[in-house]
Amino acid sequence: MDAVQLHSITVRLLSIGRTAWQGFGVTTPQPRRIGATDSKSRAHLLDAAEQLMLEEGYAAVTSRRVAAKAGLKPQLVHYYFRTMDDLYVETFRRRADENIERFERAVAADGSLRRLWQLNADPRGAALTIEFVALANHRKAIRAEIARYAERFRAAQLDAITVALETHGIAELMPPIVALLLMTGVSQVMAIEQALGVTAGHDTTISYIDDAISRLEAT
Amino acid sequence: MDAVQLHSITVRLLSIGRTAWQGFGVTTPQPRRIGATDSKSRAHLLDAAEQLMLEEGYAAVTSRRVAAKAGLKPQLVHYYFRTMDDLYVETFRRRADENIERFERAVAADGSLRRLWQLNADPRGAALTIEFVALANHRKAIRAEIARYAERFRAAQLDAITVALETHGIAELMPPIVALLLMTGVSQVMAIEQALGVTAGHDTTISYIDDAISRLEAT
DNA sequence: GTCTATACTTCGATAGAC
DNA sequence: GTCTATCGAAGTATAGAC
Repeated sequence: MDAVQLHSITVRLLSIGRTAWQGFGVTTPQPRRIGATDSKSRAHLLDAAEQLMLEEGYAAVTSRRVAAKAGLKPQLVHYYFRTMDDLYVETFRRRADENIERFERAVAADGSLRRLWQLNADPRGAALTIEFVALANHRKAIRAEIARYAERFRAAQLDAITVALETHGIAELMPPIVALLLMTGVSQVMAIEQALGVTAGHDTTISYIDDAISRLEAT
Repeated sequence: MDAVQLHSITVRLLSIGRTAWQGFGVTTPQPRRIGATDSKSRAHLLDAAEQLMLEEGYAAVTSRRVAAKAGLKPQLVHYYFRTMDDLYVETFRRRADENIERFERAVAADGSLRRLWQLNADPRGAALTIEFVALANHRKAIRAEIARYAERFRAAQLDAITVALETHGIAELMPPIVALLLMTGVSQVMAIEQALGVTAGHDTTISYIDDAISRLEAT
């Protein structure tokens, strides 16, 4: 049994019907008209969705609330996005693309190990990540999108850390992928705990890693 | 502005009213009767809630769906749990208590570093954790409960890893809390990625950590 | 102590007016 | 190309019958 959010059951049934119908060779491709991608209202809806997701979690990202935050009518959400899943995916994709570009620009300017750690340790966006991962747990359209992004980002990070470790001649002491997973993991766990208000040991850990990087960079 | 899920607004307003009313010295404590804690139906509802949370995420844990899964009427959810938040908290607490007990039993039987890593690396329950953390992002009753649990569990883990590291005389090489956060982090990140279907580098990382533990234990 | 009848709110989505 | 009127289903929660 597929994991399906209640609200979407109707939609999915209708989608199945539509697919079958299209299968009969009818040319009309769109069962419903969708607004232009460069519309200003559309952009406002995406902004509102992201803000709402961040402030109140994915369950608060409903057509009505998104529209209210954007100062628009609820029906407009369905004009610009066929389903709520489409809205979620677009919201994620926009931010994801920007993240990867920012990361690559930052690394191009300074690819040091310390800089990579700083970029990784930034807890901004951790809440957003959690919401999307939770959403991905039961919406396969989101999961596919996040997986694609995770792989792209991971590849970019791996390239950067490989160069950084080879610079200090320690790439064979610890494989770059291991260093990356350790770094990512510890950042993530601290970000989550910080959101919960549990921060015991965080300072000690950050100091330890800073010192370790200093020693490596002195090599 | 507090982060409040839409569905709860009515409840919260009513709660405020009730508090004020009780403030006038009326003795009747319960505004509504609540079912017995040892009821069989109540246990079934908790089971259904946990299963639903795991399979389809917290947004699927609604009174109607929980009841349907338990083979009961939706109104019974509100008979045994005053609000949905109460149901979430109880669902979490039951599992959390069990987790801590299991951890302490396991460590009592074998407190080796390898065993601690194994216990930590177990990805079972990672999905459940993510859902609850996401839920905690915007429901303060849940956040408080999870934070309390996180601190308890962290303390138990810290005790165990401190003993393990001191056994090998390496507690001053790397502070136990640092080792713990690194271990927890890398496990968590791999669990999340596994759920997404992104597993590049996981085997390498696991081998690396296994080898490192072997070297330490040979000391 | 256990459960049902019912109220009221919000949901996603479509059809069709401008 | 843009937006509104409206539908049917699902959401939380209470009051009161057994």
